[in-house]
Amino acid sequence: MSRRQDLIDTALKLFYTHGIHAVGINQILEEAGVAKQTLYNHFESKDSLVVAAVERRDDLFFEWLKGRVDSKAPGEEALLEMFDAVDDWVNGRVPSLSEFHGCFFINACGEYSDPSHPVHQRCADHKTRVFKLILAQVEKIKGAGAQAEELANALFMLKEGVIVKAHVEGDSQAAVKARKIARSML
Amino acid sequence: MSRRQDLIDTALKLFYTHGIHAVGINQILEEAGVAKQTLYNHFESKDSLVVAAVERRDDLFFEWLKGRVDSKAPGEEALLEMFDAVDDWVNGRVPSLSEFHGCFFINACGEYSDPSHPVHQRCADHKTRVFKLILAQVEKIKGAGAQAEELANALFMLKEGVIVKAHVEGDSQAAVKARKIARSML
DNA sequence: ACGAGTATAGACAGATCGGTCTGTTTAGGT
DNA sequence: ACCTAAACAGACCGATCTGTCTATACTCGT
Repeated sequence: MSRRQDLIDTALKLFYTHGIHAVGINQILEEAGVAKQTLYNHFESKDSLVVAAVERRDDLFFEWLKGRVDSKAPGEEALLEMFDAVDDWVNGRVPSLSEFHGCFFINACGEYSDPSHPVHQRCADHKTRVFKLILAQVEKIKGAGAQAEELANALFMLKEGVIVKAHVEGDSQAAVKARKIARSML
Repeated sequence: MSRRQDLIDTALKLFYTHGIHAVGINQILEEAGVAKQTLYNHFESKDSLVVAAVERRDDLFFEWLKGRVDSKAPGEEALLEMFDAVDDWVNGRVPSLSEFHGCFFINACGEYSDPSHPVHQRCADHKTRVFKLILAQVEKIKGAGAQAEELANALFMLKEGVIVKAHVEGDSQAAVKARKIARSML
């Protein structure tokens, strides 16, 4: 069980850092210190290792974000904490998420554009989970309804924009700017 | 000159559809109907073809977006037109940009995460150009200043969020939702 | 202490990768 | 009609890719 986890963690780190197609199986094996046959005892193909890595990232990231959001009073404080959390992440203050290289799920969808592909589907599910996390907090303020939905969408897209701007443009202040905007929307 | 352009256009289409590392030189040559040596007469390596493809996409996309924005009255109308344009794009109504597969520059940065890499740098430049396009329109309303900058950032990140949400989650309404939010901010 | 299950190293296969080289054919300008 | 430049097809190179196979060693419950 530990070998399997080593493989997933190593693969995730390499995929996130260099992209998925750019990383070969042999590189993962060497870095993880695991024999090739062991990999194929646990996974039937590279593709299924990729899927496992995406699922691992989903867990890691979502639980981290939820932890941060839940650490504050529900509603406005929790939502602003999300932008503080992202600020920490993009500026390399969250070691458990690895050095920042953008959103792994966005990156993965760039390599698996077909929406019916298992990798893409997992990424979609992840984003939907995060959206619902935001929506739940918005509803603490606005109650359920179309207005809450709209605001949650705004905050979600703003957050995605932060990640993109931070990664592509290298803007370390993106999250701070977005937090200010978010506050004026709440 | 036409062969060179054929190669760039074919490479761009394939890179955008499948990702960059997933597409081999031979696939590009076959699709473009060009001999291998011809490619290496025009480009010194695959990498320089990749750079040329990114630059081509920058031209294509920016000129298209600018054309749409400039087609409306400067200021609010122009900014809302941007979201209409993105709505057309993500829903496949802009053939000149190829079938929608997210933002090529975001995708490329997922594969070239190192900010000093020529590919990443071109992507950063592209995003900065788009930001300035937005900023110029915002300044028609607010005048130059910190407030305009903040609003431009909000609209830029919102737009990035639309693209991500549309691609990863397959949300065809993302741009419509964002337009509504943008209108309430203007 | 022994047998089963799992890990190891590493050779191997077949395909594909980026890139080079050769020799032939085509196209255009004078 | 001829010369030059460019594009052609495709063999070839060494490296790397995913995945298989073999044969050996370790680990652990009974």
